[in-house]
Amino acid sequence: MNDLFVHKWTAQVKKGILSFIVLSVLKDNEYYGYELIEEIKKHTEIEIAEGTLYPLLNRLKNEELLTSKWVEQESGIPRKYHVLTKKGNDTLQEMKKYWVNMNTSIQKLMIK
Amino acid sequence: MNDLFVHKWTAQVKKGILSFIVLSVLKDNEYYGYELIEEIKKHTEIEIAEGTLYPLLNRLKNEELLTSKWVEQESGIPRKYHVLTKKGNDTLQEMKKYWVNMNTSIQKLMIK
DNA sequence: ACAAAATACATAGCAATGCAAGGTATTAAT
DNA sequence: ATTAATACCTTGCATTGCTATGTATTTTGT
Repeated sequence: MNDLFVHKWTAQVKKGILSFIVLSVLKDNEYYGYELIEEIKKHTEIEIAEGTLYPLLNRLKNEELLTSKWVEQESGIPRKYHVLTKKGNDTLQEMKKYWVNMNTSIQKLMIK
Repeated sequence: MNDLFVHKWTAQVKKGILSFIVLSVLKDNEYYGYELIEEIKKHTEIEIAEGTLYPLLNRLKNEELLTSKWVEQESGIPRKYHVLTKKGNDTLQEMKKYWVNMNTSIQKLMIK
């Protein structure tokens, strides 16, 4: 069994998938960073590190796929909430098409 | 529509998926490089460049997931045939499990 | 006859991004 | 008082597809 190879491979898979997952989890929702980590873990069993998520959220924001706002708390650190833009939703639809097509191909490959 | 973003994104998706696809296409088969490009295109509609495939085949060989042999032709350039090793097959099973689990999660995300 | 395309394999530099590690700050738990 | 949890942030490293370029031989087009 090739643990190291598969571990590196899953990291590469995440490089492709994480932005797609983040946009999908945010669709019709508004989450702050730490909460998003919890949601992603709940929905996909992927454990995404903060050092991965925050730069990704910033990149998606720079691409105008989502917007962010700070919300003060009664006590404690302010939270940065994220929500998809129209552009984000549209881009997500494109990604879904690509994903479904790709996955159909791979399903066929696995069956044969 | 976010053409450039989606284009870059699909390149990142490929970084995760290509080794999986190559191993899947090679399962129970033996192909040479150029032929593999054709098979992958046929099965997935992905157009993989030679400059991508040959280094990938070499990496997979270095990981002992496949073996290669040169076969002289009646005429023309010798062909380098590739076939999965036992280790390659076992690793492919691990990758399939991961993929199925990941895809199930994403399907649920897309439905909601 | 010659040029272009196809076939077949190869290499290098660049761009993109998850990961690990480290950082700040505040509150809660021990 | 210390540690852990919560919440956000930054950086350098490792990995790999892509593009461009290269070699070689045969086939196809002009």
